[in-house]
Amino acid sequence: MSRSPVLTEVARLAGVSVATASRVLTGRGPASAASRDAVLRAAADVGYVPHPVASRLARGAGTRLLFAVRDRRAGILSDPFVTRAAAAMAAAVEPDGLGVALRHLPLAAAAELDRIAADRSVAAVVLAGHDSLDDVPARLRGRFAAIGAGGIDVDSESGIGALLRHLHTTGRRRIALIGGPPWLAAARAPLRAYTALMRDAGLPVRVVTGDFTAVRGCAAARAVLRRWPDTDAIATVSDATALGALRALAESGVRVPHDVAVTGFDDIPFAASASPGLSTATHPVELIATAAARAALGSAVRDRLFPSRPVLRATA
Amino acid sequence: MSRSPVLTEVARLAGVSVATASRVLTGRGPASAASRDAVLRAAADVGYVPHPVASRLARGAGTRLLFAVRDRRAGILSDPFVTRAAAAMAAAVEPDGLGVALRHLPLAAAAELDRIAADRSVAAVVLAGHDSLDDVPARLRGRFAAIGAGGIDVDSESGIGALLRHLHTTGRRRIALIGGPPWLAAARAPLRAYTALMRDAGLPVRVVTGDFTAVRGCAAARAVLRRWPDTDAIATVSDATALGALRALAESGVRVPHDVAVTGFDDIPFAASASPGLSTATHPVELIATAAARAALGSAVRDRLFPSRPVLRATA
DNA sequence: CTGTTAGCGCCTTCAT
DNA sequence: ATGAAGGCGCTAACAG
Repeated sequence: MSRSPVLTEVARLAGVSVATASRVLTGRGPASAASRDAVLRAAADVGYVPHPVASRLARGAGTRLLFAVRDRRAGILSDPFVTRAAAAMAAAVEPDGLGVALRHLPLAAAAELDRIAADRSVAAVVLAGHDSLDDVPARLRGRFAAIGAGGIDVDSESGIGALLRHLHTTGRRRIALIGGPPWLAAARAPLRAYTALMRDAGLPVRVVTGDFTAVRGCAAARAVLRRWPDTDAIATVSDATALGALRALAESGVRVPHDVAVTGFDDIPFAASASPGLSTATHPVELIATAAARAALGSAVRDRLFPSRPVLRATA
Repeated sequence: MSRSPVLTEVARLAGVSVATASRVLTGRGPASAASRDAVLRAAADVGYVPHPVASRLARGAGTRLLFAVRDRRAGILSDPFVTRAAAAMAAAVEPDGLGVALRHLPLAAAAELDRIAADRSVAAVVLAGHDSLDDVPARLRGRFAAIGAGGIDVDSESGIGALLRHLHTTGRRRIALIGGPPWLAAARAPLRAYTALMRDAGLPVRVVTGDFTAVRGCAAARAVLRRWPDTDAIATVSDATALGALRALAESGVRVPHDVAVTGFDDIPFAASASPGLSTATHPVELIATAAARAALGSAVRDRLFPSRPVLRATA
């Protein structure tokens, strides 16, 4: 039960100085093939495991990745997307000896960001919900990444696009959309994609507005059936909406997907276990979070836009 | 843009030694009122912020809380409860300058735990999914906590109990239960609670088995209506099951909650936005995770069992 | 109660 | 390419 070995022991065993051992083990700095070999062997022999805390202290680097989520409500930290992202980052940084800290930032809190930047224990910061990156302190330069508009983001248009095309290729020709509240920026992209696609395909545009809840989805679907009884597909911009629509269709005796196909958006956990299984689009939140974590920590990240993929189950 | 002040500066400004300054600022060790005062003032003046990394290195303590989840599948790290817990811990340790790392542990991986215990960057460990704590290394003594059976856990019986009592006090007398697979340990507690309560109240016991999915819930609800047409309430052990049951009831023209009340279990996000809103029981995952984090990090934790609370929406 | 003195384990100039 | 030496910022004996 002896103390785990430290660099000094490895160096002594390898017959080199700690400096050389450090250079070899960290990879930064020159080293002859001979000493590299000796050090590596010695390290393996004694089962050397570097001490990230000491290393980072010496380098003046922090030991945690701060995930700062800007939102009106502090409850945002329980949001499924936030928790998924936070967990993914916590798993991603684990091998590096780092950890993730989660924090809520009120809408107007530029000062908070300053204080965060001054916290020497913070290795890097991942920002979410910051639609403007103007107030990011200069001290954070090179050690932060943003998730969302302007940063690493999900290409949601690819998701609804694929879903819509799927409906079209499976023969649907009268496709209605239950959109989001028109004043919401996030709701406009899907709407744009829908109208563009319908126009290109020479199909009628049938839009009613929803609000991301099942209750509204239910009412909206009823409205669709009333105004356009020949509708053969209903696309939505949220799984809850779609699930609500399914309920309305069931109540009206409309068979899904036989008479009307339905698609959701987001792939919430319940979408898979729902009955019938909801066809929807899934967002690679884990990939995005991991990419953001890596980017913030300084790795070069090639993809900044991650496609949302359709996942076809029973309703379309 | 000068470097943030360090302890030495505070000490010099306060006219004391760094040791005294340290003692005052950390609270451990004696200090005269005079020097305490001087140090505090100096610290405030220069805007001193302690450097957790240096502090922990000097103390030989790690800088991250490791959340190790034992399960057959690595995908468990995306499980909603795991992500919620991880995020809650990440928020809980944030003020202490720590971070959370997340890691999956295969079923038989005692060696992994050993390696974790040897990782000097790990301040403490929170274990989940470990039904036996026998193979927890001695080196982890005093710096780990377990979530789940035997550790900090949710008192789920209180949740179904409260739900069942609610059904009873609102006049339901023929209450059926859609349970879980009988061979699952987790499914037995709710079943026990149900049968005990029914017996005590002199009500009939009506149990069919489900499997936590909506599809099964749907079929099970149909079975209930067939076998016991006068049933006036259906309790379940998962929201998905309840949601499936709702669908079956809707298809059969049964009004909810007028004719039959329905309760779920878990309070998944969709339960709130479902239509009608699902009455269910919510588990204080965030509280549990926070308590586990604190316990692992050495704080005395008074509660080890957290009650699951009923949340009444439209279906009961 | 307080200051002095060693570290914690590693990295990084600076000479050589 | 390599070694010696001096930190990184703080804590913990140990004397006083």
